[in-house]
Amino acid sequence: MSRSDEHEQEFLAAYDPRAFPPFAVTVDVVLLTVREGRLCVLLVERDTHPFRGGLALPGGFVQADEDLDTAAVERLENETGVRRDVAHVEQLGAFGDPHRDPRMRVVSVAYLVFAPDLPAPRPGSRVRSVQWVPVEDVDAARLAFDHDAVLAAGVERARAKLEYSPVATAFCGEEFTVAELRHVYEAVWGVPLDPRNFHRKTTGTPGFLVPVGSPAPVGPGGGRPAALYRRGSAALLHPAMLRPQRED
Amino acid sequence: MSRSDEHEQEFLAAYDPRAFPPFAVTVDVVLLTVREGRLCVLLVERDTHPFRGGLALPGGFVQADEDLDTAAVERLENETGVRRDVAHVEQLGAFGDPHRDPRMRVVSVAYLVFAPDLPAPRPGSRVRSVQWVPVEDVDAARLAFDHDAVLAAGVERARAKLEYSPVATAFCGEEFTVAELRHVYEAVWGVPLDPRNFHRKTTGTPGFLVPVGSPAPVGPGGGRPAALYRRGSAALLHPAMLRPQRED
DNA sequence: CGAATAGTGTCTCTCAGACAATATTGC
DNA sequence: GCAATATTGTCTGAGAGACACTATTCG
Repeated sequence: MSRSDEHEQEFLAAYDPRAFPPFAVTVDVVLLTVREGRLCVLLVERDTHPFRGGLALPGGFVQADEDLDTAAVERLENETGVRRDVAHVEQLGAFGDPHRDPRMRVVSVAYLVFAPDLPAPRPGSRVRSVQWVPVEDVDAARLAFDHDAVLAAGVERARAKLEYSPVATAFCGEEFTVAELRHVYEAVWGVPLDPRNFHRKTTGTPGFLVPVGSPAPVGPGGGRPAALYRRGSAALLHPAMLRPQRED
Repeated sequence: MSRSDEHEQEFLAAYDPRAFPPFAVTVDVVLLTVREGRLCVLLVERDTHPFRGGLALPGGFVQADEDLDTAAVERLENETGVRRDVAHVEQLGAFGDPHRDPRMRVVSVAYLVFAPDLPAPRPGSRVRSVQWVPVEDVDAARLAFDHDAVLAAGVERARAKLEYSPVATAFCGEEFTVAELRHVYEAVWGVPLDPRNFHRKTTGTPGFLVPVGSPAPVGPGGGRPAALYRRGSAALLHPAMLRPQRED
C-alpha cells in the first residue's frame, strides 16, 4: 500500500481492519533519585525472555481502557512503592523502533520520575532483583530493548529541567536544607557548585523556596544548623539556575 | 486482571494474546510556519467520519514496519510537500487518552515541525481543504480528536525552544536577514522586540549566525540593504535569547 | 534632502562567579 | 578555642534593555 494513500486508509479504517496495523503499547519509567551524592536510576533484572538476565526499566503493557499517564503512575506505585504525591512525573516521549522488541511491534511511552531517596523495593514476581544503579555505572550494552536510549534521554531531560524549573525539589523530602538541594544539583549535573553563590541564588529566586522557620538538626560533623525550606509556588525559575559552561 | 500482575503479563505475553491489548498508533504533525507576521499551523478539513467537517492536524496510521520518525517525515513530505531537509522535525510526545478517537483505542505520537513559508498544498483525497491558520485564530472547539491539546503543546514547545536553540532559523529560508529572523521571534512569542538589541544579541551569540557576504535586496520601502546570514553550527545558544518577562 | 531600514555605541541595572568575612553549632 | 557547616557581603565582569546615533539605500 502506498504511503500517499494513508488518508484514505484512515477513512476506510472503520471498515477495513488491514488499515489498522496492530501495536502493543507499553509504558517504561525512568525513575531517578539521588543516593549518597550520586544520580541513580531504578532498574529491574529480567528473569524471562526476552533479555533474560538483562537489566531493564520498570514498565509494562497499557491496558485497553487505561490512560497513558495513569498507566505510568500505576506502574510507579505498584512496582516501586513511590507514591505519586511525593514524586514529579512527566512524559519523556515515545520510542517505537519497529524492532525494539523482538516479540512484536511495540511502542513504548517513556515517563520520567523524580523521587526522594527511598529504600529499594522488593522484586515483583518473575523479576530477579530491583536495584538502584548510579547512572554513571550503568552498562548501556546490558540494558534490555532500547532502554539505553530511553535512559539517556531521561538523564538529559533531567539535567536541562533543573535549570529552568524547580523540580530539583522533588528529589528532596517535604522539607529540606539548601545544602540538600545543592547536592541534588551537583549529583544530576555532575559538577561541584559554590555553596555560597548557590545559597544566594536559590533563596533569592522568587517562588523557588519558602522558609519553614524551624532549623534542621545538626549533621554528624557539627556545624551551624541549616534552615529548612519547602518548595515554593513558582512553576518556572526567574532567573534560571544556569549550568556551568563546559570549556572545550 | 489486577494491575500488580503486569510483569507477569509481560512474561506470559508471548503465549497469551490477551496480555497485549490491541492499539492503533498514528502520527500527527503540528506544522508551524510564519506567514505575514503571524504564527500559522497547517490544518486539514475532514470530509469523513469521525469529526466530518472539523479541522484536524495532518497525520495518519503508522504502518507495521515503519519507524515513528519515518512515519512523521513521510506524512510531512507526502501530505504537505515540505521536504525534510528544509524543516526542523522533533517529536512532541504521545497522546493516548482512551477515548480520544471514538472508533477504537488509538495512541497518537505527535511531531512538531518548523518550516519556512510555503504555498498551501492542495488537498489530498477525501479531505475538503488544506489551509494555513494563524494559531491565534484557531477555534480549539472545532478541532478534531484532542488536537487542541496537541496544538497547544506544540506552540508552547516552540515558544520555549526559540529561547535556547537556534531552531528559529528553520522558519526562514536558507539565507535570511536579521530582520526576518526577528519577525520569526516576534510572531512566535507574540511580542515586539527591539531591532537594535536583537541584532546585537543574535550576531554576537557564537555559532548562531554565519554571515554570507552578499547583501539582501532592498525592500519595497527602501532603506539600507540588510546583510544575509545562514544558520551557524551551534546546537544550543549561549547566551540564550530570553523572552521578555510578563508583568502580571 | 527626507524617509526608511540597517547597524553601532553607550549607559544602567541585574546577575553570575570568585572569594572574604561572619554566624552558629559540636567537641 | 578549633573544626565544620551555614549564611551574608563585596567585588568584577558579562549581558539585557533603553535609546542616541551613524550608515546606506530609494525617491
